Amino acid sequence: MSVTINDIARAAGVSRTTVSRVLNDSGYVKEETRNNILKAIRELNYTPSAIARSLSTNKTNTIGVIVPEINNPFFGEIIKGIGQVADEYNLNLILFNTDDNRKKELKALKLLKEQRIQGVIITPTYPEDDFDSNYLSTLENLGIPVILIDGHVECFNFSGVFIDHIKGAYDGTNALIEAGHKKIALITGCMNSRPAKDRLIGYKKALIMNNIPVDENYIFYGDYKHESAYEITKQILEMKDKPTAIFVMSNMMILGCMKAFYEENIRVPEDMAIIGFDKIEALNIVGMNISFINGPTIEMGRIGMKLLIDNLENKESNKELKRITLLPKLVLKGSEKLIKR
Amino acid sequence: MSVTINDIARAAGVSRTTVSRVLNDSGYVKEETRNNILKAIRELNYTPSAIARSLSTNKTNTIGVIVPEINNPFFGEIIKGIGQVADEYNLNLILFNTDDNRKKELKALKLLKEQRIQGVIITPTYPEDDFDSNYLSTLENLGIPVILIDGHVECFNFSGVFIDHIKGAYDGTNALIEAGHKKIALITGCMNSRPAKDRLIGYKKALIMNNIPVDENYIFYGDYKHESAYEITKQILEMKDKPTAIFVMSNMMILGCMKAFYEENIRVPEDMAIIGFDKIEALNIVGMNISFINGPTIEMGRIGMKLLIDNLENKESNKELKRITLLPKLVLKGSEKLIKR
DNA sequence: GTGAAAGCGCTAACAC
DNA sequence: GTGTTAGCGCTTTCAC
Repeated sequence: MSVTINDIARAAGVSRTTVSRVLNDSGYVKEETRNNILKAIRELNYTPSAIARSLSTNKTNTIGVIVPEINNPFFGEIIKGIGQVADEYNLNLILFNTDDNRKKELKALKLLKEQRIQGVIITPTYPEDDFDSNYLSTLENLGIPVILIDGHVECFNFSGVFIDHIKGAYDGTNALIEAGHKKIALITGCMNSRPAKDRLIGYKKALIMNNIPVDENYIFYGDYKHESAYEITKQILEMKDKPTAIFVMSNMMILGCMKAFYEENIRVPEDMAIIGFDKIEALNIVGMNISFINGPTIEMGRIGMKLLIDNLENKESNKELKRITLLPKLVLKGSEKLIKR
Repeated sequence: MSVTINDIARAAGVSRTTVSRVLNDSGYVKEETRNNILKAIRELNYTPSAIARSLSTNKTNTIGVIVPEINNPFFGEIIKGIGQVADEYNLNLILFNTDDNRKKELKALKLLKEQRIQGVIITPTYPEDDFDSNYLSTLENLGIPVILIDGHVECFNFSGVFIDHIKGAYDGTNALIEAGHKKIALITGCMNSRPAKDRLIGYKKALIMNNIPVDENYIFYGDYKHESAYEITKQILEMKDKPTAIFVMSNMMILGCMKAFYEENIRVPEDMAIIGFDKIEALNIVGMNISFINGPTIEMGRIGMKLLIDNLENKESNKELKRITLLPKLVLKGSEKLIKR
């Protein structure tokens, strides 16, 4: 079918060993021979088969990437970061999008293992229930290096890049407090997920450190989706003892809040201050004064990929766990306006 | 290193052929033998090597996907659509993100060819200059089925899914005209790209059909980026004979316009109507009344993937070009407000 | 400097 | 029903 190394060898009048040598720049080859071979390669439009090479060398130079929501730029940026580093090291990326579906995640892992990839970078989706041991054991029995990126998974057995969600939520809530707010509502993400749990801790911590009692009436349980945030926000706006600020646990949910605000003609932050987790590029560019706490997404991808490469290069020696925690940045937009009164 | 088909054969006391038979469900195997083999597979935690299989069958069940901007949800959704169909057919996706860089695109094609993928789906970036024959010949000499998705490439030799940009721009402009607007500015995308050219045609056509002279002073040349749109919009807002509406050629550029509007306290569409190409999910959810013309992104991905599968299945017979053109949808938000006066 | 030969893990005739 | 054998396209000793 397609042209092989043997065709080149024949065309150049050498053995395939020699062709292999010039392909891989290994061992000495006479200048003239090399030129003949290169000429044949050009003329026959030959491209070596990575498949055959992989089988022979037992290395695929391919890594697997699993994300829950490819159309969310948050993950798009993570992949972008991963891709940048992969490009430097000439690694290929096999991508799986799971639509937040654990079943698909497991299928992806299986397919990746068949592909004999060198390692997996995964941003796990949140579990349907708290108990998720089946998934974890699959991950552990994979026999392939696994790097977690900011996962929702409660597990300390894997290396990975994480965000300090406690600190992030603390900083965000604190900024509202410093601006004079005392009645600060919280809209959580799906409480099965680690980030949501941590952010709740950070929120409470900030209140407590500032001697503001935690009022359960101000804590609303969402699910990371904008629809729930919209409903909750409308609810909030009808409270008798309305909060003056809202802390929201995800970028999608900010949109839900904004929608409710927009409908009710609430100005941000004059009528209601808001801080959310993860930026929304669009609102940002447009210039809306939405403050946010932002994990460095592209950087997370880059670091994750570097962790994996480290792991691959240091064969047996350097396999110990490396968990890197990044501090999210608090970005105050029109911060003077965060002031309550 | 890892466990192979031979290990299973030995453990089950059969030949590897028989193991292969149960793996692929081909040929008859005695129930008892089959069970022994399955047991061995389970106990040894065996996963067959797709690499070896690929080499042997000359099929990789992998397709390449090349996009220019993975962190743009527009492409994220295309990939999502591709992935949905790929999942149904158990195909793997090797992904390359090119950052709008033709060099990287070419490198990606080379690497994909090495991987002996079955086909490529590519959303080409726009060319740096009009003459782009080198790129096209690379694509043609690839020897692998290529499917274009809404590319910026001026080429009719490839199958693909496309948007009727002329019709889209015509409809959008027309909607503004029907709302009473006569002075309609246009902010173009990069004019090297096919969509920009087509959209310009559609815009002009709508004006002409309505007996509105095309005024070159109202045509501004952008580059798809929000920064340029911002500058241009500020310029527009200072014109003596200001337009009453703006037609914008990309979602990113809408953001630039909105930013300028926001700064100048221009209300949409009361002070200035705007219609853009491609939706912005965020603004949409928030409920801003930004009308847009929208190609069905996920659907494009799905159709592109199906085209490719068609192509792969119908060996030599059905290889003729299939170019599917989808009509973009005009989505009028708060359409009554589009009315000029 | 170059080639012969074995082998990577699997599939696919073909034989029994 | 099951095994033998010959590859798939490459790399890698080990000779020469």
